[in-house]
Amino acid sequence: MTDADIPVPRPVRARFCPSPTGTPHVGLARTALFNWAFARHHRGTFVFRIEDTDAARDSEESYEALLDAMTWLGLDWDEGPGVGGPHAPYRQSRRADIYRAVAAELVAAGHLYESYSTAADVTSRHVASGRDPKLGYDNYDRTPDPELIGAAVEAGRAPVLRLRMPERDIGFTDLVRGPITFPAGSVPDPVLVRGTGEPLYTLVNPVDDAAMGITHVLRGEDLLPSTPRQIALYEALIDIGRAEIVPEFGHLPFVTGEGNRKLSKRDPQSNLFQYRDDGFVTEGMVNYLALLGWSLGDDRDIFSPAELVASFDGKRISGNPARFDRRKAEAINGAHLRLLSAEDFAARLQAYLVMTGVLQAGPSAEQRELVTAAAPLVQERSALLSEASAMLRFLFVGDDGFAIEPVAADKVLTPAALPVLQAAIAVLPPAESFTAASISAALKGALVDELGLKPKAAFTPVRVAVTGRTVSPPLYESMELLGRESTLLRLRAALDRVASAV
RNA sequence: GGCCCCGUCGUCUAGCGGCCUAGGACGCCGCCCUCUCACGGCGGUAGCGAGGGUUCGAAUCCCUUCGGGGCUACCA
Repeated sequence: MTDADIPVPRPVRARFCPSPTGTPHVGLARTALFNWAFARHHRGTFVFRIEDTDAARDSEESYEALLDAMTWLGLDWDEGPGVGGPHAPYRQSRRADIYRAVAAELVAAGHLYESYSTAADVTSRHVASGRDPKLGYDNYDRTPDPELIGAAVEAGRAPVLRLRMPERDIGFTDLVRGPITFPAGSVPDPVLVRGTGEPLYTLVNPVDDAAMGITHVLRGEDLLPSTPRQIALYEALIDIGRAEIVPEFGHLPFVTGEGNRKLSKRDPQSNLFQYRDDGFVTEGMVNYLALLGWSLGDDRDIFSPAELVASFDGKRISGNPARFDRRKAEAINGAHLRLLSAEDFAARLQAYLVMTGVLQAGPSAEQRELVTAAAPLVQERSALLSEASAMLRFLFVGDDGFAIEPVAADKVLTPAALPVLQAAIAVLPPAESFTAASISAALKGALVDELGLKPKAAFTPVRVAVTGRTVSPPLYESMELLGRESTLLRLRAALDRVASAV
């Protein structure tokens, strides 16, 4: 056995290469996450590349959004925008020279050829031969047709460059689906360079993956049919010394919405940032995203990003399309909220309150203390930070901004609430002993013992009067945090309201 | 039309020939806990698309069929 016989595993180099069009969606985030987790699991390199070769659709705004999304999800990259790397630049719009050079070499080596046929030419040839006009390109220009060329030149039309596909079956072993073979002749020669000389995705994606030494490509299932032409290109690149290997491919199942349709970018459910706005935390989002086509294996589906990395070897990726289930996503997020330490939860809640404008940016020390004191009251009862925020809002709005939710008022602040509120006001403990314990004792004594009310009938009007909602954090603690003055004010306001309605 | 992928509870999945009278999670339904809502606990509901094989034995292997989805651009 010689040295050459000993397989030397190549260090993993995985990448995520979105194009900056529109708002990042959950399917995109899932792809980024899988590649990141795969690279991290194998202690490899995670490359982040921006595929902005379509000037008409790309925007700087969505480029920024991409970085924002990656940062929020905690997906750090070793090479790419902001951090640079040995294969910089990592934005394709700045790599035009490379593509031009590679294309020229490919032409010189005979792998690319000039194609003058227009789409209309192709269709008419299919029709003339009695073939299905929906068939793709017919590889007609592999042998130059002087007549066609002459006509094109006369019209001032420049040829596109096409890749000559090999005349054989092209197969590969998909990381998630196993062996896949495409019959010879089923993939027409693809266009790699526009008539204008601009390179297309079909060229730049493999060229950059090769240049950057990418070893594993995890991408959406929609790209599965384009794999044979990419493999053919890789082989051509290897031939001219521009690539060393053909990477391994793994095609991730679609993320679907209602019905079985692939989640479209237009679907509001697909907007990644919507989840951040709705109060998902990174851990919850990452956990749920990971479940879209992957599982831990044992009967457990709550895990941390670190646990994901520890287990994500790529072998457990499912080939089935996964429907995005908002309810389950929320349940998982709730589990992560409860897993947070009290301090951590308070910090995230505070950030969320600021982000949504409940608290002003740079809250006062007093407000921060209030958040810290109130956070434990809602940590276990929220699936989303937005729920926690809604329950705690009454503490931060001030008495001026405070308002009882109309539905709650209509349902609870009825004439029956009159004696309840009166009694509550009458027995409210003095300021110096305004604690949850004393409030509890006082209210129970006055409402349950004296008035003989059931706890639910006794406390609901008080709850609505003080917090503005039928759903709130524990009542006595809520009142204590609110303080006697505000509590009294709100109880009286509710009482007036009920009295005037009678 | 051509090529390709997929098919286990409503949803996401475990399962890779006997451990399966199919396990977990979300949802849903009860009960308990309880000042609301939650959390937590206990119990329940519900599935191998169909038909043929192979085998002592199939959710697991093979074939067929049906169903769902994707690709088929000088977009990515």
